[in-house]
Amino acid sequence: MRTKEGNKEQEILEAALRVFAEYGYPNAKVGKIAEIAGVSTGSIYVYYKNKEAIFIEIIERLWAQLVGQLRMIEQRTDITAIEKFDGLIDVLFDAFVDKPFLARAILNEFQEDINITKATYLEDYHEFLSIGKKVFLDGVAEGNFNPNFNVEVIKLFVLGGVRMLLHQWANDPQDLTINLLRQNVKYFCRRGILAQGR
Amino acid sequence: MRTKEGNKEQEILEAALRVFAEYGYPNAKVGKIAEIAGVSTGSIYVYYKNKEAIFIEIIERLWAQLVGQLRMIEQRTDITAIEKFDGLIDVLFDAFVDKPFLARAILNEFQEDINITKATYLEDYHEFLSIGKKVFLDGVAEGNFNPNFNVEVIKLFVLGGVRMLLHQWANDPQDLTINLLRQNVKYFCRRGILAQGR
Amino acid sequence: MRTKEGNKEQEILEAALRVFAEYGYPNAKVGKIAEIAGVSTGSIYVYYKNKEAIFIEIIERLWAQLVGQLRMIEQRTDITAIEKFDGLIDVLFDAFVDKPFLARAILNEFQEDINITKATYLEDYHEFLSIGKKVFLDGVAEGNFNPNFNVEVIKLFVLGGVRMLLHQWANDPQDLTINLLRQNVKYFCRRGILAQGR
Amino acid sequence: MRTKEGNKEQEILEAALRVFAEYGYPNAKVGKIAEIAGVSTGSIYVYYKNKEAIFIEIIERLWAQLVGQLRMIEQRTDITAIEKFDGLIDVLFDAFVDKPFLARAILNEFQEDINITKATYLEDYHEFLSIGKKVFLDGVAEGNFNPNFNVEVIKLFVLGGVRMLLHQWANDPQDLTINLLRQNVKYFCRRGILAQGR
DNA sequence: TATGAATGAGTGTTCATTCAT
DNA sequence: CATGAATGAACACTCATTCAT
Repeated sequence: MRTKEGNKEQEILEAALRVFAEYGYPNAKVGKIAEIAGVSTGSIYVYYKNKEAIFIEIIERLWAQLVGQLRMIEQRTDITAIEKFDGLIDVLFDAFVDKPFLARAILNEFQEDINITKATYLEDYHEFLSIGKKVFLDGVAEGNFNPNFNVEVIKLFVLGGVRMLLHQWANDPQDLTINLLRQNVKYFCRRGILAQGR
Repeated sequence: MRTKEGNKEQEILEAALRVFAEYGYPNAKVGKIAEIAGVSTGSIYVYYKNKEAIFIEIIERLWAQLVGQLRMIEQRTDITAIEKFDGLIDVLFDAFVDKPFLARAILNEFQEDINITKATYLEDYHEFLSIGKKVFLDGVAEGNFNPNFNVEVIKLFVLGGVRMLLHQWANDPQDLTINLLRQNVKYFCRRGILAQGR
Repeated sequence: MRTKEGNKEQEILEAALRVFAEYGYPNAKVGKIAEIAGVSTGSIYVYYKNKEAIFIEIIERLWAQLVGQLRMIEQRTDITAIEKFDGLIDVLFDAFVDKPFLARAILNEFQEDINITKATYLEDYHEFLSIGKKVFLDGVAEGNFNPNFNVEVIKLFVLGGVRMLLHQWANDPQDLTINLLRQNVKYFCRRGILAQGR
Repeated sequence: MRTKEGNKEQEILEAALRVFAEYGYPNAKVGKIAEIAGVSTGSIYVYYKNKEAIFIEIIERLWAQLVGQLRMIEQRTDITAIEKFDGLIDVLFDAFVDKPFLARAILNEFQEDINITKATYLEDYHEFLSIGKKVFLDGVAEGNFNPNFNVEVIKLFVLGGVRMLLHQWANDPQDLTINLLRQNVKYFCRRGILAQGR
């Protein structure tokens, strides 16, 4: 038989990522994904139920990876919550440094085209947010973080801010380096906008 | 401002807003917009070149309105940059308080379906950002804002954070009140995440 | 506006009948129906929900017509059940005399492709059978028909026989004239296969 | 008879029969047949040229069997044509008594999906009809059958009637027993619908 | 202006068949 | 012989847009 070469599934995924990123989910043609993956149209459906399943797989893998990384940071005992928070920011940025395609795809995650009810991919997303929340609360317990914030609000705000920056950067990476973004975000989150002493 | 402000044109716009918000741009049917506007399908094309033009018109009007409001705040001489910054946050939130539809539509603004090259709607969007930047720089000049930030980064970060919160709130407004969001954002931007005195 | 010319619906139906008859339901291409109807593919869907709906419409109309004709015959008081039975046979044959296409289409009525649960078209079909049954029972009451038959069996047998003949004739009408078929069927049903006196 | 009567070939045939019967020819998936036969998809094509060939093989075998049975009856010299005719009816019914699947498959024999020009399976079918015709003509010669019929018509009529009954019974075998059908058909064919003495 | 019937290009998905192993 | 992964042609249906009235 023609043996499953074992990397077609992965190649389809990578091709899909590029196509989703370039055209957006609704305009991403399955045939285009197949072409880029170097595979026939029909083969796509050997590995994935349908277009949506590919998209969901991509998102799931991303969040699973991010959750894994963040969890390692959160469990360390040798650093403060402040440093863990920095780590969280780094995890987000690192995920996209050399994958602007992924950044663009993920930014459209909530597109209405995906039947969100089917998506289990939110699990890891929520887990990520949950760990982030824990880091913050630890910081409050340590006395390092301001206890007056609503954690839900802050975590969404920070996530949204990072997303926006990555989006912009993915579209036009020229003048803003990832590290500049990263540093500014970390510092802003720590000290706010005010001048020291104010 | 458009030359003709007839009833139908406005009703089409409002209907479109609802349909875009409910189904997302790609799944919004022109026929559905016509139905809700109480107009025939063909009439849509009397007033707008195509579906995309309607979308762009909506976005343009939104940003035009926001720019107008922000400009008024920025030109005041009786308040500090800190207060102007708070005003900027308020402008963003106020625009969506009773229009979650609009929030959802605008949040998908960057969907790939829109041929961004055609879109002139970015003008007011960039103008908005530009004024925001000016507020920040004034704050720096006043000595109130930390001069070490890259303004481009901060403005995108804040805008992205606000968007994310509004998105979440639009989808599920139950437990997070707009004012809670607003207060947390303002305070976070001012003081950062750290406890006072740290 | 481009006015609905009022006969497109009918033309689609007639085209569909020909295409169904020629290729069978599963191989009947919607595009082909449109082509023959002198209409665009999309127009098909202006008038009918989908391919199946067209098929069902055809069947429904046929049986509705047959039921109407049979009902008139059945209600007459000036003829015996024997003559009514002859009329039933005639109704069946007449329906197809100049429409061999229809005969072929109807003969595939029970194809598995049609979701029979959705089909209300069976109503008139069953009504037809029901009236046929009544004619038979009247004949029994009159003393003209043999009371020992199971009516259900006979009605299906006769219908199936007529179908088969029409099918054959539709495929190859050359040597068997409709009237020959008709006479033989009537006579066979009346007297059976046996020689008189046996 | 085929040269190779291996296990797999037979199992494929039986599986195909079930799948054709359950889903109808067009919706019968080759993969499903393979699955039920306990064979790989590819193996199907080792034994049969394609899907159609399997179908044709099934039909051919059926008619071959029926012809064999009918021929034996026809050649007997100890019974009259009337009894041979009864035997013909029995042969048809017996073929399906415990194989409603086969009944349903055969009933769709004429589906347009099968390229009839290719089908040699009509040979035995026509042979069957031919023998039936001979039985009838013998009956006429004996003086037992009514000579005024067109044999072609009668044979098709009877065959069609039996088919219809079997079809109905295959779909819903509950209330009509095979033997009831059989008796009614035989009696109807002999005596017709009229009361005795009329 | 206003209409809405008509259009037809465009695409996700299926599945019979092939063929490298 | 047997496999089953790979193929790609085929098709129903959608819907933004047009245009005759």
